[in-house]
Amino acid sequence: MRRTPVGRQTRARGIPEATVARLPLYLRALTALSERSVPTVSSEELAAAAGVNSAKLRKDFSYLGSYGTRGVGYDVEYLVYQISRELGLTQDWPVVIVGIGNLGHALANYGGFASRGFRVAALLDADPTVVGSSAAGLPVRHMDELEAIVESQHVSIGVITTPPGAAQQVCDRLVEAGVTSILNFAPTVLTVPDGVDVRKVDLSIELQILAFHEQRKAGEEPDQGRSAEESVLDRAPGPVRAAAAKLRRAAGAAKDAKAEKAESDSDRPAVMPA
Amino acid sequence: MRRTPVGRQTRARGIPEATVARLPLYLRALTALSERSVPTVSSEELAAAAGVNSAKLRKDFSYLGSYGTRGVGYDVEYLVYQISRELGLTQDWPVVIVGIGNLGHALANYGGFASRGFRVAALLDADPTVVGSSAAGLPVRHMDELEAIVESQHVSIGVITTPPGAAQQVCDRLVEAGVTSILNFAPTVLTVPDGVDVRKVDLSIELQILAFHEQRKAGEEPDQGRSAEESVLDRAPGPVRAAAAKLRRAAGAAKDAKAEKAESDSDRPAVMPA
DNA sequence: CCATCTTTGTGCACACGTTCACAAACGCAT
DNA sequence: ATGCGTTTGTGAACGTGTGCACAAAGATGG
Repeated sequence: MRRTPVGRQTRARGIPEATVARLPLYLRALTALSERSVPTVSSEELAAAAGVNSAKLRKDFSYLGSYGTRGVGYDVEYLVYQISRELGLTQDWPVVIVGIGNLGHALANYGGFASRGFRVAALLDADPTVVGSSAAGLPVRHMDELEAIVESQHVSIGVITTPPGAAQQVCDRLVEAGVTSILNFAPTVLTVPDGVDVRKVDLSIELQILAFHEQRKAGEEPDQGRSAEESVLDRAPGPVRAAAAKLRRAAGAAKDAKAEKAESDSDRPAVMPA
Repeated sequence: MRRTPVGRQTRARGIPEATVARLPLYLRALTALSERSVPTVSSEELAAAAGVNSAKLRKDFSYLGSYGTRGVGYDVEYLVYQISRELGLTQDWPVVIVGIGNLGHALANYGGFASRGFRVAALLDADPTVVGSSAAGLPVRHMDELEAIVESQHVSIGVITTPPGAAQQVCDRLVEAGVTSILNFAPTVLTVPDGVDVRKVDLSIELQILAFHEQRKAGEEPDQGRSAEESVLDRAPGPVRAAAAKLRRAAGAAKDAKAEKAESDSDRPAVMPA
């Protein structure tokens, strides 16, 4: 009696990615309820606690099976277990953290890991001045030990918190050693072989998205930004644009764009990213 | 000549959210090219550098306007500027970080902020033992100064790196003081009034998603997990389930689920989240 | 000026995700 | 047992995102 694809969905076991991404949210809300010894919860209540729509929550749960009771709601403890199992949190996941700078330190100390079945198997760094020290009660060990640790402790998840320059190299070593899931905090695009999962967390990207919306909110009135010339050019799909593009290139890229901008936008600070 | 909605899309200026989320990726790849003084780049090359599909990239750019030249590609410097402007990075964004623990420290030192127009206006904490210290060359100031700082420096973006218990309270104060965009690292669902944006970064959620896929990869052979009873019940939509649900509740929630599990799953470690 | 080669910009079809709205299922009281 | 109020589970409509594939636009060489 195998739990093989049932044909309902194309993908095996077919839980949508969007649903998987929300399961941890539900789990957190549920464990909070569990700690308060709440026996059952309705989709409406739980959805509110998790910050989502109740219909979405019910549909999400429907992919896992029918764990609710109509007219009553969901059994909190039972649901906690089902979601934990679905996410694979009923087993122990040893994790290595590579790159023990500020962020690596923070992650090593982060309580949310241990409480959800993730165990920090080792902290690794290449810098000899860091290797002796300890963080969160664990010694920082040298990169040379990576392969041995991954193998002996059966580590399948690696966290990269190195500077961007070292990330790909560290990634390669992790994969080579047998790690098949990587959480990347370095602002780099990692390339990995098939079968290896990479998720990235980029702190500055989130801020940039916020800035976009913030600008949208604030920038409805002032005519800041584009000069008259540009506001015409930007959207003009005609042959006019071709000439402009030619001009831009002909004038010698780098300096041109910035200089051109300094003229038209001199009314507000032009903080260009490095 | 205002840059008002052109009617093409429902939303004003209509840049899809998915596109906005990718713009920082493109920007990073482009700045790297810019530093190497590469004058132009094709959608294919840039897409590879950013780790996306080239058609998607071209469609993304098409929302910003027609900045490419057919047969040639995109002018790197010009595109850097256009994306920066679209994201609002051509202006200065003062940011406050609240909660200077490990993570707050890491963020204060994070280079990716300053290089993209984000300026740390202040570090704040409620703990008197932390308030005196300094991080990344900035003094840690007391929460009491929050309102004054936000107002005097025109801070519109706040970063919350407090323990979960304090997050909502801090959030309320930030919003009250005038902050309209919040980046939340605390594992809590924040409720804010309309007009305020919240984005959350949850370190443990990403790991849980990885664990899910990892389990999927590893768990194709062993019949671990569900007991025979459950593998029938989980998917059974019939009237059988009703009786089972009744049993679960009747037997007294909490202990039951775990005990039931301890029997059937005793073959592998059952690390339940707290 | 024409032919050819390259690369963009986008129409179109499809996949995925979200939301609505309601029938079926359940508990409970009578 | 029957009826009533509640809540789940899901079909169906809709919106958003993705990727193909190709015409149009420009560069380049003769």
